[in-house]
This record gives sequence, structure tokens and C-alpha cells, in this order.
Amino acid sequence: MITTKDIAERLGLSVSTVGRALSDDSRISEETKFRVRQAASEMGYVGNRAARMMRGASSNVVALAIPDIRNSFYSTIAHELSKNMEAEGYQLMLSETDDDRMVELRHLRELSATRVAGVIIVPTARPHSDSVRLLRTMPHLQLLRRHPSLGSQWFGVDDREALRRATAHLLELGHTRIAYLGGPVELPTGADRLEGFRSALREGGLPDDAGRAELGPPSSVDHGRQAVRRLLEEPDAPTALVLGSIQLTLGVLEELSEQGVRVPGELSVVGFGDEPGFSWWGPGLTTIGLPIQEMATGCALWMMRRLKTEPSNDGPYTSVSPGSLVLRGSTAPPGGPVPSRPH
Amino acid sequence: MITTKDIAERLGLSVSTVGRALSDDSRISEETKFRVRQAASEMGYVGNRAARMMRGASSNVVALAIPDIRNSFYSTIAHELSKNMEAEGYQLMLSETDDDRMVELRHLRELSATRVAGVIIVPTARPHSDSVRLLRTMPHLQLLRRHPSLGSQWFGVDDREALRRATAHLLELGHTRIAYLGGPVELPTGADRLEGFRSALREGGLPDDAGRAELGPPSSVDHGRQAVRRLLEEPDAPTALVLGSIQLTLGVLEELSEQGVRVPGELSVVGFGDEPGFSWWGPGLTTIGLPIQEMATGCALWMMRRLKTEPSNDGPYTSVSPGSLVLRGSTAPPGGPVPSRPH
DNA sequence: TCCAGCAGTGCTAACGTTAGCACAACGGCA
DNA sequence: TGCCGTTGTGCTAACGTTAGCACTGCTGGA
Repeated sequence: MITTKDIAERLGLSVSTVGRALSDDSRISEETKFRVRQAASEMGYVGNRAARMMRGASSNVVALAIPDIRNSFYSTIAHELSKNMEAEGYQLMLSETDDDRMVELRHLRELSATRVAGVIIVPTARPHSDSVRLLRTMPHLQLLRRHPSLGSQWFGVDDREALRRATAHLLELGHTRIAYLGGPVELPTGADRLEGFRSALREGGLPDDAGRAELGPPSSVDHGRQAVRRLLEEPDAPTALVLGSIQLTLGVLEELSEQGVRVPGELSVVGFGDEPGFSWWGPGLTTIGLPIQEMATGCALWMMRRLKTEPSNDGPYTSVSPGSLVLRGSTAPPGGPVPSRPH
Repeated sequence: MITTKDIAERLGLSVSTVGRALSDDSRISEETKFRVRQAASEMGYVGNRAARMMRGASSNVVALAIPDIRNSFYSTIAHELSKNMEAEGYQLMLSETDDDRMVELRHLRELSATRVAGVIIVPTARPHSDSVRLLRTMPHLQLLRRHPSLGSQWFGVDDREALRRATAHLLELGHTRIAYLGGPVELPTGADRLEGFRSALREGGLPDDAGRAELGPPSSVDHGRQAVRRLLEEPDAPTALVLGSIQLTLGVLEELSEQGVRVPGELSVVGFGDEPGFSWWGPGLTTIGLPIQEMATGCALWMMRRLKTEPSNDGPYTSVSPGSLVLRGSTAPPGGPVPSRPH
């Protein structure tokens, strides 16, 4: 690797002069600057960031710690972050935790050793105490999920309200046997979504046991398939289903397609998220649309500002809207399809 | 940040001893090692990788440079890479090029400055000469697309064969007016896929102008919608359509759904890739399934081996199978649906 | 008794870059 | 002529870590 020393030797200058010429220091003559830049370019010089960091410069890397990049939820976030940060000269480190606290810890250890400038994290259900300790030593921002012992900086969706609205929509259509299928309550988002579902039922004046809630092990496509299969086999099967995760939604849709369940005739369905295929699934999936892009952009901008200015302006919690319910054909009054189909 | 010096001062030792204790040097007494480790843990010491790198250690970061992480093609690759590398203690840097050679160049400059251990890249159509120069200074591996002036290490799909098979399938069903909708020929993959389409037509004994090929600007969902709309409005509209990109496929499916085109009655369709929604689209989408996961794993293993051993064992090109055609309901003889539906 | 060998530790330099200070050469002004 | 400020450059130290070498006691054999 070419260093400033190599350039200095070739031009008969000192490393200081070369360094200053490359950083466009006003004390260096234009002629010298030109010669240095010329030589640097010819020799393919690329500054060593590790050495700069040792002189106190901070790294230009921000890490994104998420469960699984294949989840389009997270890939959208990664994309928005990357785009916004590239413009500012920052790089994105990707850490997949697989929702495993030990993997999360191993990643955070590495990130800490690399002295990343900041971390944007979707924490696991119960992060290891060392993870918490490590995170506290670096600028960090929680995304979607919020763990109490971490910093108060958080960006996310109003999960409770989102599920309340989705459930309320089904109640308005006249459903009284509604099931909810969501992720584990151990996750803050899982708990919030369940609570949104329950509060809608209460507001609708339904008895506590009217709504069935099936909460999962870590959300997965397979779990969605199995859960909906069990649900439909029960004697008093629900007439409507609300979902609380993208992965579960994907599984449920596949299973319903395969089994040929009539939607919304036999079952009304409200999905979670708005993936490419949701609009063309069966009669079109009514779903909870989330403002992922806005959230990710907000996240990126917050982090960029945080890294450029002093950490004094730490505001309180930040949250974005609960998104909006995207109405398509998969929801109707119980039993019958809608009298006059919309759209 | 805590350094070895801080630990040394607290214990009344020298930095050398502390450093050696932490790296489990055999010359240090067990008692000292214990005390050092204890103190390090208490004080929250995390080694500074930048300093280690200055002493010749290589970084533990491998970069993945891809057009867009939102494309599930690439997010699957990122996931597999991340998973395989985490096990070996490597981190993944994500660089989105947006298929823009200048963005690609900016990223490569940063990666070079960070002294990443290696780069796995899906190059843009015509990388900047500086990009080529930079890549040559680091261990790199081309993915999917292959640029001639870069190293010979490549992992990818047999695009030509994949499209040849897909087209042959339509020919076997009796179609004679087949359209191909793919990405720009400037991309090696675009050219290969088009060539596969054409060669199938030739083998089928069709005249050169039998197959219409519509090649796009950078593949996008919108372009897919518009292109298929134009195609169907033409006087001598094709009876079958083969697609050459995931994004285009998504756009085409949306448009066909909206317009209510009867598939496979009016039009037979073969998609590209196998996304979650493809199986439940209309009659089920016949599509070109790609062995993305295997490819990504192979890629990760190659890079890990390359970084651990001397770069002597550089084999020649590596390629994986062209995948397999997933037969579903969207293809049938021209005009009529299949007599006896499979499955 | 003397020295070799060993265990355990410290000193120092080096990695590449940058910032503070020093210094040389020069022109202008009193 | 002497002094000062300016311009352009060099010297040196520092960042945190590690590896080579040196040093100090101590044990054991000749």
C-alpha cells in the first residue's frame, strides 16, 4: 500500500508537507500541492483511515443491527439509511442478529472494537447486559422496538394504534369472532400490537374472550401457515383475522391460497405491512400500511445530525404515525361478501 | 475510551504486560493474566481495531457492493454472506451502488480507505477505470455480473441457459409469437439473458423476427408495467412473455392483475426469480427459479478461504447451475388453457 | 562459586497520519 | 543595517497496540 512517505520520498519532500498538500493546507504553495496530488494520483495513494482514527478522527461507519435483512421491512430501512448516509460520506455496516441475544452481543463487541460512529439497532427481546453496556458507550438509536434500559432515542411506529385501527375496521364490519396472530409478547412491539388488538375489542364492547390471540415463537412464514391451519380447524373458528407481522402474513396468505379458503366469504383478513404481492393476492389484501420509508429517513437524518453536532440536542422519544389501513378486498361483513364492491 | 495503558496504570504494570495478558501470551503468569482480565472486564475495555490494523493486522470487514438491497435477490445474498461470515468473526459492510458508476466509485474509495479485507461486488455496467484499479488492489469477487477487466473470480448463474430453457418451454407449448422483456444489454447479464432467449428461438426453428425483445433502461417495477402495457396494445400482440428481471416481473404482474388480462388464456407468462407472492399470483406464476442461496453460500465460503489462506489457490471462473424452471399455471398452449391441469 | 537457562516483566520502536512548533529564506520598513 | 512578518517547509510527538530485545531474579548443574 502506498503511504504519504512513499510520495514524500519520490518528490524529495517531507511527509508533513505531503500530508498538508493532500489536505489542502493554506500554507503549502500551489505548485507543491499540484505535484503532490499528481504523484498521489499516479501512485494510486489512498489514505489509511485506521491511521487517521488513531489521531482522533472518528470513523465514518454507522452500523445497522437488525434481525434479518431478508425481511423487506428491514431491507427498506437499510436502503434508506444507506442512501442518506452515502451523501454524507458515511458507510453502512450490516449486522444481522437473527433475534439471538448472543449473536447481537458478538456483533456489538465487534462494532465497538471497530469504533463505529453510531449504531441503529432493532434490539432483541432481552439484550444481554453487556450489550446494553456497550451500546451506552456509543451513539445509538433504537428502531421499532424499544428497550427501557437503553437510551431514550427511538424511532418507530405506533404499533398499538395501528392494530387498534385494523381491529376496529373488522368490528365495524360486524365481526364478533376475531383472531389475532402476532409475534411473541416478549418483544415490545409484540406486546404493543396485542394491546392494540385487545383495546379495540374492549372499545367495541366485546367480551374479553371474544378475540382469540395466538402469539408465536419468533415470527416466521412457517409459523404463520401452521397457526392459521390450526385456527380454521377449530370448532368455533373466527370469521376474521388480524395479523401482526409481515412474515406471518406471508405464511397465512400462502396457506389460505393453498387450502382454497374463500376470502372474505369464510374469513376476512387484515395483513401487516404492504408487500409487492399483497395487492394481487386473492381479492386484494386489506392491510396495515406502514410508513417505513419516512421512518428510515428520519432515522438517518437524526443519526447524521447527532454525529455532526454535539450530543446536547438529544430530544425525547420520537415516533412516527401508525401508518394507514390500506383497504382492499379481503375484508367484508361476516359470512357474505360486500354488496357493492369498491373500486 | 479505555486503553491498555489505563489498565496498566491501575494494576501497576506495563502496557506490554497488559497487552500480552490479554492476548494470552504464554510468558505471562496465570495470576497476572487473571488480574488483567478482571480489570479489563470491569473497566469495559474494548481493543482498538484501528491500532491493531496499524500493526499489520488486516481488517475483519468484507464489503458487499450491490445495486439495491431492496431487491430480494440481493437481500438473500446479503443474509447468507452475513450468516457465514459472522461465524468466522467477519463483519459485513453494505454498499449500495444504485447501478451508478460514480456512486460505485465513491464507495470503493471509502472501502479502500477503510482497508476492507475483501469486496464482493455486482459491478455496474461499465465501472469507472479508477474503480477497476481500486478493486485490483483488494481481494475481490464478482457476483452475477462479470466485467472482463476485473479479476477472474466470479460467482453467478448461467443466465443464458436459464432463459433458453424458459423460452424453450413456451415453444414446446406451441407459441410462435413470444416477447422477451429484460434489462439493458449493456449489463453482461442482460446480454446473456437476451442471447439465451434468441438462441432458443433459433433452435425452435423460428424466424429471427418471431421473438420481440424489449430491453429496458435499468430494470424497475414501473418500467415493467409500462412495457407490458405497450406490448398488449400492439396489433400483433404476442401470446407469450418471458421476463428477465425480478423488478420487471413485479411490475408486469401488477399491471396484468389490474388490467384483468386472462393468464394463460390471452397471454402465457414466465417470470424471473421466485418471490413469495409469485405462487399465489393469478393461476400461479411459472418462473425461473434461481439458486441464490447456494450461490451466496459459495461466495461466502470462497471469500473466507481466500482471506485465510495465501491467494495462491485462485481457481478459474466458478459458476452455479442455471436454476430450474418452476412450473405453475401461468403457461399453457396459445389461446386455450391446459386440458388437464397439473398439480 | 560461577554460569546457563528460564520465568516474568519492562523498554522501545514501529505502523501512517496529523498538529504544534521550529526554522530558513525573503521582502519591506524604520 | 537591523528587525519583523510572511511564506513555505521540516522535525517531532502523539494516537493504541504489538513484537523484538533487554533486563532481573531465581534454580540447578558443573
